[in-house]
Amino acid sequence: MASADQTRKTASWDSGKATSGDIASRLLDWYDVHHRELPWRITPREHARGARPDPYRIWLSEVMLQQTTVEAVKAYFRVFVEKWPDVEALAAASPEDVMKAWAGLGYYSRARNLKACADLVAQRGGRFPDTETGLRELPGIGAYTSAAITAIAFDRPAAVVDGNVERVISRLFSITTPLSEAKPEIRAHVERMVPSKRPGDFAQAMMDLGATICTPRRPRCMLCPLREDCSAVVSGDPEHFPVRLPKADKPLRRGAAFVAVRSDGAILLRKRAEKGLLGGMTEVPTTGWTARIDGATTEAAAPLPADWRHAGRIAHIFTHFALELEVFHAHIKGDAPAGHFWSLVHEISGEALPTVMKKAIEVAIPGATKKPSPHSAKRPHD
DNA sequence: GAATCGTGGTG
DNA sequence: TCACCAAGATT
Repeated sequence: MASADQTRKTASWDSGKATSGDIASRLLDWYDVHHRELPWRITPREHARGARPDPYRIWLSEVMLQQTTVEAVKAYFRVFVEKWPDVEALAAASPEDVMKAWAGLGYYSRARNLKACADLVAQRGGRFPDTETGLRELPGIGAYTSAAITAIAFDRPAAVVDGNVERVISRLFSITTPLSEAKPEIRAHVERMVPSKRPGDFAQAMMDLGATICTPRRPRCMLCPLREDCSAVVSGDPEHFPVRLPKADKPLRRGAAFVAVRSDGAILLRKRAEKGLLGGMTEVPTTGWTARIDGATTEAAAPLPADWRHAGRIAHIFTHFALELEVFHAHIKGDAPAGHFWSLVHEISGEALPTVMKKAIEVAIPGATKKPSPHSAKRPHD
């Protein structure tokens, strides 16, 4: 590699400013070797041989990946494509089954919008639009996702700007303007860099670089294909970018949750309102969650009379507040109250229970929300 | 434009 | 441990 030719290239970078095309070219060369292999992707080699990604899988993965880590998404993605291999299958599913499959992944409005989007696309013949403006009109698809699908699924030029790209660009140009305010400037840089050839691989390469090299903390600049172009590397402080405004601290809210158990082990559940926090998901009965410390955290606020016993306390962090729930436990006889239903022991793990609700149930009944393992009978300690 | 909306990984 | 924050969209 240390050839005379390589030396000349280096000299040309030093003698003049690298063009956007240089940067894109370097990034694509790096991507050909160092790209991540992900369940929804085809490799650059497959792409070069004429293979094309499935827009359904790209759309599904992009919605799941909104504000969510790749590692968290992988298992959910595999379950979804197994259950619903194409957009028609997802459109044919019930909203309840979709929410159950999404449970635990968070930001549940995404699942409701996912289902609404699948219904629309299926109605229109099962094909996703191949332009940003067309995609942008669909529920759950905003500026980022419409650009990502356009570039990745259809290999059409689009400025794909996510958190990774914001970080990479803000370091490349040492942008000191705080994020949010700097977004138009960042977008302008990306629009200039998008190549007419392989725009989809360019978008994925930017994100792979941000995820594996240009990481939020301790970036691996020594391995970066753009280190010669990077202003923050020169100044020695890449970790200081992007600049963010301080975020408001989270208030603490408190409340109580009630785990009512029938003689056969069934648990009393109810469905939350369609909109708002944990919208459309299933829960155990709870009090309101308030900032005050008052009677709402005691069994006096129980939804039905019973011999409630204090089982413990859980803490859970949401995006904009912290929650402490006192958990009460009782054995109940009779029918489910209006708006409630009993979930049988073998059904509980499959309910649309958010993580905070599983935590509450686990305090009262350890193991109740765990999926039965095929090995559990033989190896009870697993 | 600011608030709202989950969860798990990570350094 | 705990603060940070991730392939954002919606209202």
